[in-house]
Amino acid sequence: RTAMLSGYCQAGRIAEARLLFDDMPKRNVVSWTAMISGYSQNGKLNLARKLFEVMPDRSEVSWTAMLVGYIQAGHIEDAEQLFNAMPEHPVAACNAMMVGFGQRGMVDAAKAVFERMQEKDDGTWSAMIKAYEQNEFLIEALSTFRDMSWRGIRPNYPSVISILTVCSALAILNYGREVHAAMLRCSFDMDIFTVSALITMYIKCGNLDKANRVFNMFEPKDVVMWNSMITGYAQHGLGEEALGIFNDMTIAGMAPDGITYIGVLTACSYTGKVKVGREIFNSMCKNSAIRPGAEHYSCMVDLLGRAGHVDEALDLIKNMPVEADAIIWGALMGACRMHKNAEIAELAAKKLLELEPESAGPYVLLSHIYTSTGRWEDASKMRKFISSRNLNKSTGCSWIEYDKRVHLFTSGDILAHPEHAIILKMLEKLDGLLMESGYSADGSFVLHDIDEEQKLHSLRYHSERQAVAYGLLKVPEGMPIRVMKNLRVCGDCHAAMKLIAKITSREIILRDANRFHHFKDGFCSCRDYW
DNA sequence: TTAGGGTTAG
Repeated sequence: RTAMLSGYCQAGRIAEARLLFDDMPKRNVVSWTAMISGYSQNGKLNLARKLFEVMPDRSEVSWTAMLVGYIQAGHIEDAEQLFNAMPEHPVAACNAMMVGFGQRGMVDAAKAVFERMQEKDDGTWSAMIKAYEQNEFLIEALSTFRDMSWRGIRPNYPSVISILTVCSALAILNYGREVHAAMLRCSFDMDIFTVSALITMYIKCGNLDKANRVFNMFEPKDVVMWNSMITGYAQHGLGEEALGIFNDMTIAGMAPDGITYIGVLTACSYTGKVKVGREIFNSMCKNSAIRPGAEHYSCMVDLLGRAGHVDEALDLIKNMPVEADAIIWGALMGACRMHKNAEIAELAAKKLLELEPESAGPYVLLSHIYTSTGRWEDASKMRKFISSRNLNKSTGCSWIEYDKRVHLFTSGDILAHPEHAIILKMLEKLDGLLMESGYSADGSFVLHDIDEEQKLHSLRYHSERQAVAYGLLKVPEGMPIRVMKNLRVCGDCHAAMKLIAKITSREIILRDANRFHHFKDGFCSCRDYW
């Protein structure tokens, strides 16, 4: 009888479950708990709570079922209260509480529960790792994963996925490879969820070949896996390849979803395929089950604007059936920056200010626009405003993985690295070589560079250049130098990278905030279109 | 009868 009751609950047939419950001649803790769990899993928290209050005895499981209901509904305060009132704290309840704290960004609270637990299971560890990962405590996530392995606890699915996500974010390819090896040992390479995370890890670490190999080997693929590969090629600026996968996907009979279209349109945008992009967008509007949303319009604004059709992009915004959000205005602003369209840039920046008053980008752009159009007073007002308010202006940093360690560089502070002496020497040597080949740093990127990494020293100390210099010193000949940057690469550094790759005959793979640049032989895979 | 999973545009 209780089994049937929970069967109804799991199928969401709560009313029938309740009838059965009321009809039961004998009810025990288990059946009461099943009913509570049914209500709380289906969002009927008040009913669950009523039963919980009147039930004759409560087991640990009843408490936990009630707790999980609150957490899943996002009522973290109620959950916390209940948790504190519990006579005992079973592992399942602690784990659930940690997940709840993690989802609400309360990492310290999750950690406090974690540390107080006498008994931990694999779920405890993965809940802690996930809380760190989702709140961008990436180093803590890694060390917790290490700690877990040292204690001989085998990784489980959620922890493997979390840790792959961390590897993707930090672009630590070698660590990611080790996780891949561990996956093979645990047969997690058969699981579609972890394999998708694995593909994304290889893509975000800049190793497309490996991503492609894993992708090709896995059958049957689901839509997410196809999407991972399409967006991966898009990020690397490989438009043809992305469209090829999209085509294969259609042949395989897999229906695209909204994210597929984001990936394909981005691929077109990054590679200047305006015609194909338009066709795909039109066919999506006409005969697809997926209606284009704000995210697709933003891809189109980006596609048109990037290609120089800034007016058309603005028209599209004016005529589209959805409300323009910050992302759309941001895409338009980016296009104006690229094509130096001060007039529309001002409009876009002002719209953006209304929607996101806390971000520094639009203010910085506006000040550049005012400067370049001779509106000195407006420009200085804007600059004062930027410095007077504590706006979200992240400092630029770049990093490189070497010898199982992440080496971090920031623009102003090269002395922070223990090996700064040889790095500085290398930077100076590069300067000499760049000069010889006719390179000169110019200031024509003012309108171009919105992220404005603080230029405390001269341009050559930008963080990405420090990281590349370090890579040149350490990464063995013949291996590509993989550098990551948290912001968009600056135009000046982009030009320098092309030359550095040529002069030193090295391949440099740079991941910036948006996409990848593969520098080789004096050229970049983005063909300066980024 | 209790928790825990992947992809996304600027």
